[in-house]
Amino acid sequence: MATISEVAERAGVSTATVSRALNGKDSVDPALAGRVLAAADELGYRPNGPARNLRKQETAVLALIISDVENPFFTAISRGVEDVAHDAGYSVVLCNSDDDPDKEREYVEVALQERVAGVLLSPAGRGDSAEKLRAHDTPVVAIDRPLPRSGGDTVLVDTRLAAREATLHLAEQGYRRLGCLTGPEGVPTADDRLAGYRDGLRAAGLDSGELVRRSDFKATGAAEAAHSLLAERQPPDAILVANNAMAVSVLAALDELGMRPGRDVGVVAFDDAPWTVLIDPPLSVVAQPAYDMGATAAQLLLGRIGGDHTETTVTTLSAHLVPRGSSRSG
Amino acid sequence: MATISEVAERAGVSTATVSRALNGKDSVDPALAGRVLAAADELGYRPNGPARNLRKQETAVLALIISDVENPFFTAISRGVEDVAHDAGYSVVLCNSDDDPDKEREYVEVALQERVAGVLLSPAGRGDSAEKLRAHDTPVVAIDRPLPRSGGDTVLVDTRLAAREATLHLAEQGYRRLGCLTGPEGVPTADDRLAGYRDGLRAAGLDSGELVRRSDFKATGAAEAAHSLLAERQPPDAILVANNAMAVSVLAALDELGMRPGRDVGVVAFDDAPWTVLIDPPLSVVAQPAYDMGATAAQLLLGRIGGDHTETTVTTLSAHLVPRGSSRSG
DNA sequence: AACTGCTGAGAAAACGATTGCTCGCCGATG
DNA sequence: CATCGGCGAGCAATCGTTTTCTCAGCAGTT
Repeated sequence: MATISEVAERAGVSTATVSRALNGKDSVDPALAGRVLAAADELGYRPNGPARNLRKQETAVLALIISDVENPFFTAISRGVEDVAHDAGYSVVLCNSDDDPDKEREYVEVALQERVAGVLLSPAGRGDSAEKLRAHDTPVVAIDRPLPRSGGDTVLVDTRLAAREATLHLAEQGYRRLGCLTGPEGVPTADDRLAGYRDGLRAAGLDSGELVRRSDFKATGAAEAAHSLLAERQPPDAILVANNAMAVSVLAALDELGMRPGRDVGVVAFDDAPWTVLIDPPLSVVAQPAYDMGATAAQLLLGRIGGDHTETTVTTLSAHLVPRGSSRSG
Repeated sequence: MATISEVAERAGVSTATVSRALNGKDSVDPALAGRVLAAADELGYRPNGPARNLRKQETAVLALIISDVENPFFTAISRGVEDVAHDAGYSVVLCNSDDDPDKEREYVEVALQERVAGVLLSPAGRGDSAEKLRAHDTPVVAIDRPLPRSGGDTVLVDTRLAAREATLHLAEQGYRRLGCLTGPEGVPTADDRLAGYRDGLRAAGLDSGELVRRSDFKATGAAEAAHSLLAERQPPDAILVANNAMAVSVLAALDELGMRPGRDVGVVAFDDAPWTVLIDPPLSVVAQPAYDMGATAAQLLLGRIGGDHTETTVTTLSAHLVPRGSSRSG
């Protein structure tokens, strides 16, 4: 692969001039610039990224640390991130933390080491990843979940409010024993949705005892939790499910037990998906603006990278309830 | 951020010794090595990635160029890639080409410029991206789709055979007018599935005329195509759908027309998903080993990066038909 | 004609690591 | 006692850019 000196030699100028010409910097004699461009073209010259990064002390790379790309919610986020990053000439490295604080830490180390321009982080636990990043002057934007300590830029969904709303909706539809299936303790979204569920119960004047189960945010763990919930002596007549993957397990469990969503057990789940309207009855959901979250967070991060030193912000996008058949007892 | 010279100074040794000690190279006096490690630790030293990359003339980064992470099939692939890359100490940059050859080309340029160690490519069209990469000695592994020209390493699914099998299955179930909804012309998987469909028709001794529609591989475009297909003067009594996103549109279209999958129109779709068993009747699918494809391809690529110069290989994983209710007329 | 500004290009110094080469020092051998 | 061999550490070159500094040359002013 051709280097800048080869281009310089071929164009009969110095490397400095080549660099300037290629970067459209300063004023370079148009004739020379033309020669340079031509020479670069003929040699198929591509500047060496690492060299440039070393010299400029910056890279055009963002790290995106999420729990799992296979979760459609994070998939949409990552698409949003990638789109705006790409438009700005940045690349995105994808990191699956699996909600494991150790893996998260490890990825943060890599990000630091590679001197990425910024990090989009969906924090797994109460770790201090974000602080370590900021300690090294790497801009961070938290996404979907707030940072444990300290306030960095954050893009959230008012998930607690949405959970409350969904719970109230179930109550309004006549369900009385409302259960909740949420994610692991310590994961903010899981806890917030649970809190919102409790808000809703209180607002509706209901008290279900503790019809609550936790599992990982995945389908496998949720299956067991769903069965356990439905096997209560006094089982719930409606369930708020904290994400899409778990909803699949809940619906499967109901099916196995010969129970029909809506009629027998009301169901509202977080995260919309194309298939939710295909099932009978269609699944009521809390739709989250995942793509926009990714895009917004990326924009924010690029702003910080660009030297924006204004106060850190917390952007809260709103989720909205999409009531469908699975939460209508009629 | 501390540099190697600061560590060297603090430990009272040369940078060379620090480098060797930190990389566990050669023989360094254990006492010195201890001092170095301690110094590095106290300073929170992380080697500067770009500098190291420049010097070593290599990076620990793979580029993954796929059409769209929001497609669950590619999501699973990317997860497979990321897992094995991570285990090997590599990072993955994610690139969505949207099946646009220009965008693909652009990403290839970036990959070249950043001197990534290798590229996993799901080629969009009949472009020459792979050749350009190989011309610059960047290892490439094609994934899901063969390379237009030239044979580089490739990881495929025997999609044509699977389509044939699915078609025969529909025929066996008693359907007679088999239609096919596939992807854009020129996308190998789309063409292969169509070819497999035709193979199946021939093998079954059926001739449906041309009950074929093409659309992009997305839900929106597929909706129109599905309606058009079902509005034929003599509409199909079964449809082979070439991917998951399009299947959603087909099922939605059937629902709108008051037709029941299986009973009125048999349906088999490519790509399994958690929700396919939740609908009534459950959706028959051709399940593809997407995660394994990603993992396999990444392993292959890492092998090439490691200097494996043996003949290029074509790995064909097999998809398997999962017959469910949507293809039983009974 | 001498001096001042100004423009534009080249020389060379970074950036921060890795690594080939050199060299000092040690004990061992002839 | 002189030399040799080997070990371990440092010096300095190197990777390919960008960018500061310097300087040559030219035009304009007095």
